[in-house]
Amino acid sequence: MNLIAQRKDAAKYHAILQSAIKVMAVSGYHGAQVARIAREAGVADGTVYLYFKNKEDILISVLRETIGQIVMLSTWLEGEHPEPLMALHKLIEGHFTTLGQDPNLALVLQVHVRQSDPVIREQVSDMMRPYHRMLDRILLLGQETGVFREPFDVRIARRMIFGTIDETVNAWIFTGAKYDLSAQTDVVYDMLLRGIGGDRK
Amino acid sequence: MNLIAQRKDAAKYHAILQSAIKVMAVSGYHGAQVARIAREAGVADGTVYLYFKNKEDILISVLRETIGQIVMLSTWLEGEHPEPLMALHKLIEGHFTTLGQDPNLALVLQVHVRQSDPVIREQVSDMMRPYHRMLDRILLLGQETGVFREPFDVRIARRMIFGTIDETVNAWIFTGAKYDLSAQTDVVYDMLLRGIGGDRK
Amino acid sequence: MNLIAQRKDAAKYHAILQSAIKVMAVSGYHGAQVARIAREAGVADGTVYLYFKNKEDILISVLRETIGQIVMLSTWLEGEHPEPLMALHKLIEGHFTTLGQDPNLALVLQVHVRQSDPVIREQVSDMMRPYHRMLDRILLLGQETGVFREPFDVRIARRMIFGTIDETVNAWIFTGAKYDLSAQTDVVYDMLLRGIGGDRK
Amino acid sequence: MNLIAQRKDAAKYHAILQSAIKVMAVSGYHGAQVARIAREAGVADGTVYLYFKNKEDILISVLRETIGQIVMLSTWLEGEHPEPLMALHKLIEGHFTTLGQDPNLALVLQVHVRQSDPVIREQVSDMMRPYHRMLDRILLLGQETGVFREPFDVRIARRMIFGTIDETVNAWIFTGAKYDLSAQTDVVYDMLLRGIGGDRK
DNA sequence: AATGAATGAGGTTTCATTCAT
DNA sequence: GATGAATGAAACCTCATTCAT
Repeated sequence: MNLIAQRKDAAKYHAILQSAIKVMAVSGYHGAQVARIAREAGVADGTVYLYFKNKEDILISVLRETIGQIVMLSTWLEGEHPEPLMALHKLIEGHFTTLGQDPNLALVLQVHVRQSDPVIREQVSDMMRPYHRMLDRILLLGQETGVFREPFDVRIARRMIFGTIDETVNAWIFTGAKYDLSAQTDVVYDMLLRGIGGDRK
Repeated sequence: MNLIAQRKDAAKYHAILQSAIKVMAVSGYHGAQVARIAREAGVADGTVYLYFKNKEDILISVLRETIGQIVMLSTWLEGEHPEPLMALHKLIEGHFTTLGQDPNLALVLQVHVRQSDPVIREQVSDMMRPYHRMLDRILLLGQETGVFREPFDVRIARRMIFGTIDETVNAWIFTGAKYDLSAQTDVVYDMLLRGIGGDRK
Repeated sequence: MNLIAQRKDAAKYHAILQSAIKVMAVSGYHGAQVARIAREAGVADGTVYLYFKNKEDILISVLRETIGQIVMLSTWLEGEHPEPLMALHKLIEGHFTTLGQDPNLALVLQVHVRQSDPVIREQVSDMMRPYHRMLDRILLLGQETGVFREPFDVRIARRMIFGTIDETVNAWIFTGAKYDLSAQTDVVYDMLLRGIGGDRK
Repeated sequence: MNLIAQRKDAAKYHAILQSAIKVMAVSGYHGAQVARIAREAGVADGTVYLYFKNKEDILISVLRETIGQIVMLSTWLEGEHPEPLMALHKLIEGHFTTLGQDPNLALVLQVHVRQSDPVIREQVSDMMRPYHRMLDRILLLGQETGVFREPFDVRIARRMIFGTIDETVNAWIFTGAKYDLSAQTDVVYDMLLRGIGGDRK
């Protein structure tokens, strides 16, 4: 296997992946026929199986690449801006930036990240772990350094942050992805920090 | 078809619905074979089709009944406690109480509410509308009466509230539904009101 | 079983039979659901099975009654007019008159008399036998008495007569049964007698 | 899909078609299971659907090919022998020759050409149109040139000819297809020309 | 490596028939 | 006798996957 062959492989691999994202976004995982993914990618049905073990492997790969990108970008941003408030801001921004680039990709992720299939769920869980750990790290550091308010349950906070980001992405997708998702970063960040309650004395 | 017949029907109707919830919770919508739903409900395969148009109709019915229950309970609680803070508290409580009763039901709702099948998505969207309208009503009233802080974007707040509730239910399900979900009401409510940020001067 | 009960039975029996003719005319034998026949007849599904052994028995009964009527009428007319030319004329007239009364009935007979199911085919064959024998009788007598031309193969002639009658009924049905079928008797009779060829020297 | 692929397809296409004719001849359209057609053709069930849209499409294709063959052969023979008497003779011969080659094929055609399913009926009607037009053409020309007798109703004549041919084929099939069908051409032709009536003065 | 024709297991749905009421 | 809810066998068709070329 030489460099040229490898480059060709990589191109085809990504072509199939992109095609899968497109088809799955329209039809969902179960509705996405391998034949259609292949056609869309411009390869033969059998070729798909040279790059992926089976259909599930395609979905896993899509999720892995997407989640990996979010995690990587957010991690890098956090590294660049270790201060908790800034880190949280960057985490949200990283999430929105990654998914905001491709509504189809976002749709596939949002829909299938909550797989009922235990096998996939386990894998998704593994992929998300660094993200959740990062969130916990930020929250704990923020509490220790006092930029966050008096002790709260980190798990509840984590769920609020993740749930809010998630729902924001959903709203963006299901209203047609017409605006710039990453532009939502500031208002979401602000809302998470301050909540909806009246000013405290 | 008279009332007695309908009441007799109702028993079997709910038996099939319950069975469907159980089977779908384990295997997902696509993995749930009608034959298994029928067997679990103690009826013949064909009987399912006396009560439901087709498999999709079973799912829609589950969602309709569940979402309907959440909406009804929350609406009733809001009516009993019109004051925005209390209403929000009750809305969360209603949501958690309904889904907290049956982890299987919650799983089906949480997983399949995101089904990308446009037909189902559209229907779910319609069912959720009263809920979202209620949330908006509460938020607007709270802003007007000053119990919520200076003007914020109601849509962002709504997404935060809905996303946080959603994610809290998810966490409950995916950690095995071992604790009382409705007991989370207070901490979630508190977190939504105050956010995670430090006290403002 | 008293007279009233018997009269009621007979009424229901014929109601079901009529309903079956209607439904089968529209949907064909296989497309005719027993439930629809029952509904159309104003009885419960199960009631059909009090009067008929099974679905096939309904079809057989329809065919038997119809063919029986044709055979009986034609036989009676032949008895009244034993002269071969007149007898043939009456046979055609009897056929057209019976089927001309009910296009649905005619449709069921024309379409299903050729059932590929060997069991039904056999039964229809038995029912038609008196008809074919009558035709042969008329043809032979006509040859003996010299009203028909010099000896021809009676089987060929029988097929021509029967095929022509059959096709005439078909044409009537499939063009919408808009005209009086029995009015075709004369032209068909004439055509069968004279053929299409030019006058012989 | 190139010519070679198409030619390769053609072999399997015809194998399935032949198998369908065989199975349908025995069991009728509704009784012919796709699985049995596939097994008889030596292919997998799914393969059938690579060549035909669905089961109905198989029947339509059988009818189309058969009727097409009759029409083509008869048309060609008519072209070779334009004189009306000869053309009629050739038309009958073409019909008998085509169906006389395969009793199963003949059975399927005779039984299913009368399908009550309006979709199929419509299609068959379309396929038969050239045949009926040819018959009309022959009859009109024969009347004009005086080889047929003084003006008669062409439609009645057409029905007699078609009905007689039809019934002759039926008789051949249902008596076991034991003799050479095309050998019937002369007697049928003669009977149609002369009718059964005694010599006219 | 790439192809795509072929496979065949498996699931939804229909509907003739039964039987407890 | 009449009902009609329930039954469950049976069949069409789909589509992920394979493998000879």
